Amino acid sequence: MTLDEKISTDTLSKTRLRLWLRLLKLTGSIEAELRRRLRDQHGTTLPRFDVMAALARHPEGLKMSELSTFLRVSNGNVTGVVDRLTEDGLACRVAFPGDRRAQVARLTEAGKAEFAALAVDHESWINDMLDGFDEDEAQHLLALLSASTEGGPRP
Amino acid sequence: MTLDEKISTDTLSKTRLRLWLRLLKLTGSIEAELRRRLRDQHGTTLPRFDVMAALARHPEGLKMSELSTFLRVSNGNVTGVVDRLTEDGLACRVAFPGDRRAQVARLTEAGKAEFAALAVDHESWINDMLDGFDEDEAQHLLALLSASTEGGPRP
DNA sequence: GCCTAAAATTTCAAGCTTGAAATAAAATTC
DNA sequence: GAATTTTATTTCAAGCTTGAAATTTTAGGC
Repeated sequence: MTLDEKISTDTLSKTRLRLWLRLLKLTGSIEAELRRRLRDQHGTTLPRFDVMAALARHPEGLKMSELSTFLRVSNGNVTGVVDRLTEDGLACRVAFPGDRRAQVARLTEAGKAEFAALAVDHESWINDMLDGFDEDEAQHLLALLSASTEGGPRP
Repeated sequence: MTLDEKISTDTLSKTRLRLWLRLLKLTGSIEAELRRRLRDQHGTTLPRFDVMAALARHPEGLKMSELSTFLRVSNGNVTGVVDRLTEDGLACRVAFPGDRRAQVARLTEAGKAEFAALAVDHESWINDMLDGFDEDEAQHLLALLSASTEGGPRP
């Protein structure tokens, strides 16, 4: 590697690090605000919202391990969050035909109604918090973020 | 609001939501991979790394509430993470002159050495995980992300 | 100087999160 | 068919995180 190559690589490395820190700052602050509003206005939490959102997209329900894969969290975490949603009457577990190990988590009618209200607010809040981006900028960012990082980082 | 305005607003709202979900996916997957590598290769955690990084930038140390403000986490959280860093000999608490309530957290020599190694790997990993962005794209993203969202969302 | 309000940190309860162990059930191999 | 391996979920220990209460200390008002 020539000296110019090294300097160039080091510069790019620093730029990517700054980009990463900027991304973290943006998503961190939005996430913190989402958590605050979910707690204050709906008495719920972001992980519960995430689980409900996943189940809302699958009206027939999801197996616990499907849910953990979909949300990219551990099986144990999903067990705990679904436990609490079930205790609150917003979700239920039903048996999976043909496999007594497996269970399907599903939103109840109450859960669907609650999520419908949450989803409206959630979209409105995100729209509000990203109002610095107009349609062109948002589409541009989406294109930049999707083309180069399909599938996220490699382990 | 005319119908065209409404349609336009709804479209922009959906685009911002899609942008948000894309940002979350990207930062979530990078963060998860960082956590995994920090644990496997350094036996540490991301919150500890964050605290060490903050203290590394302030060689004289930071007061506990300064640290919680800097990292945008609660005072209780900072207490716990600094406790564990102190137990591991990587940080220490020293009295703050003139105010017996306050304490200053500071990296020890061992902590500084450990952080030096962590920082090198951290930058290398980020560089690796964002290698889909060349210098132009990274600079462009930085510009887009910084101009429109200075200071993050408003509460 | 005494009293009250504010500040700095820790403690606490509750929720979240991981990764591994435990348990029960299904699949595979022989 | 029995034994072994794999799978699905829960349980567990450890760490993280919040926001409020508790405690100690400082600052300000009278």
